[in-house]
Amino acid sequence: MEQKIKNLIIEALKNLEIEGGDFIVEHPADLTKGDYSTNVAMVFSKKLNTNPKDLAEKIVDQLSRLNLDNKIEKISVAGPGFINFYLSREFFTENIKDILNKKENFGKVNTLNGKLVLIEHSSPNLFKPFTVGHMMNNAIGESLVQLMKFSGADVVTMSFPSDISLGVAKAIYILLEKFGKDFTPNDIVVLGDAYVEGTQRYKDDESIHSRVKEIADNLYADTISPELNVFEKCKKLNIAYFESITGKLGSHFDSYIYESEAGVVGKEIVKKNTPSVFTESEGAIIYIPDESKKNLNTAVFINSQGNPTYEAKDLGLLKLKFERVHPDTSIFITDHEQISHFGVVLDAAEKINSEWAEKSIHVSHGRMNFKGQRMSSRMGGAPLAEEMLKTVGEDVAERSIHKNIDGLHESIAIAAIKFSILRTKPGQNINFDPDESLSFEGDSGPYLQYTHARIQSLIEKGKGLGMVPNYKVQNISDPEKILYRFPEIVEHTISEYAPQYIVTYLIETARAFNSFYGENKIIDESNKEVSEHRLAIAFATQIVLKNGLALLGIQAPDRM
RNA sequence: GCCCUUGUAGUUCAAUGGAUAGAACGAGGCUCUUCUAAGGCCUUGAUGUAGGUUCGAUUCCUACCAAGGGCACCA
Repeated sequence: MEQKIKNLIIEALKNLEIEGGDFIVEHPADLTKGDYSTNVAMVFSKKLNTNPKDLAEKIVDQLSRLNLDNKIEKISVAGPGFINFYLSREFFTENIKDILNKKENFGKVNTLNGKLVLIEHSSPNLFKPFTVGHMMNNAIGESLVQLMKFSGADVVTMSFPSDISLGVAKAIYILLEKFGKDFTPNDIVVLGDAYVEGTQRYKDDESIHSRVKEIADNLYADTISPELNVFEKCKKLNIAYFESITGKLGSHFDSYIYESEAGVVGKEIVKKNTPSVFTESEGAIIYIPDESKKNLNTAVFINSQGNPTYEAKDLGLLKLKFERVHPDTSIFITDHEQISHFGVVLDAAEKINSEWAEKSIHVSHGRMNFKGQRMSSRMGGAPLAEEMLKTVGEDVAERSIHKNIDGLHESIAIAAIKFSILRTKPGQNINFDPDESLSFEGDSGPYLQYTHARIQSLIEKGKGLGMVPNYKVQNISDPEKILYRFPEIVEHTISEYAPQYIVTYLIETARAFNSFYGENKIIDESNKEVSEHRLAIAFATQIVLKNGLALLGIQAPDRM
């Protein structure tokens, strides 16, 4: 439609013998100002030295002589010289029918048909619990997974757990000391405690340093030993825990690459490309970016002890990703503290295999700052994801009038949390106060779910009265003016990797429907025709809400 | 010191260079003997400072102020 209007304008300009210059066609912010709007008259008025309003009138005059199709109802000039287009009954009729027809497929854009997209997200530290920080990463990652699928891409999901580190060696030391070599862990909390205790002990007691180092070496080298045995069991438990919690959040991972694997590969790459790409310096191997790249800094890839740093590990990860999956696009999600780190890694990667850098996309997110006192981690850091789900779930249960069937309460809690993460621009920090900012009212996940459930109730009531959604009456309602925009919102969201646009759009959609609901009786038993028409609008709204929520990784319950 | 982000109502967030800067929470007032009141309707209130580019700036540029983050062997 947008293109159609553009073409009409170009034709009108041609008739006025005006050429060149850019103008845009967009949706006006206000629904009363039409469905599409263009700034063409303002752009050209200076050049032609005329009043923008007069020029707009001339263009409208030309447009009205053209062969407009029946999708455009009227064209008018408003404000400082905007030309507003109002779409017709025919357009909206066709559109609602299209939505009802396509159902769960409405909004699919096919812009990435045939492409293979790899998405790495929610990467955990084994031995450390899954915190709300990970939930933030997960919410964005999972949303991108759904968006990419919706755009026609084949998606492979991956997580990159950090498995071996000095910290882990410290934890293993504690576990061996406390429980002996036959220790079999069955609770993730024990591991987290050992991690904390190990860190403290290592700080306080220098006499254990050599033993901890030995443990680390044995783990890295895969040497058969009590520590390797305990470690393997812990790793297995950690992955099970990780999959259980991310599963609750709606995520599935096709594969893992462990930090230890990536380290080995990364070290090889760096060595192979020294001195062509990397430089030896003070016993370490470093990368010095080009002078012109001011925002990049020198980084150590292999330290003076000969071990790969995170930089080398990420380089190894890149190689493994592209060798194993061969993606057309590789997306990875981290918090924004790692922006400059990846700037350097990708700059170096480009010189080794340009594909790695060109096809990689780094999506970053902010951090959650906690204000409230209600939840706090025993480790002094961020609260645990499970704790958050539990607390919020209790709040939901308290106010819910429905029983907790099929995980309803949990799905509402997840909606509230994910919504508050995804509503902001990516990269923004989120100030999170569970008591205040986690809302079930107003702009919130539950508000969207509630609107969906409310429509379900309408549809069921209609069914009982023998009414089915059937679109035919003449006035154009506000929800209709918004519903048809869903596919273009999806496209925009995908091109920017910013789920936030979906959030804003869904809120607008739900609000338009709820106002419509407040002003009109949807089901009027005395007037079947009007009822069925309104049911059609309700049903179309429900479809858009459901599809949109799915793109946010949020369930759309039928009842709440 | 250098580099990157970010400064919008009391608070939390919006706004592909456009029209009267939108919401939500909070506060106040209405609204269920009629479809789910986690709803709807009304009132209240904001672009850090100073310049510049532009027909038009929250958006782009410069400086300053403020907050957060990153800058060689942590991840």
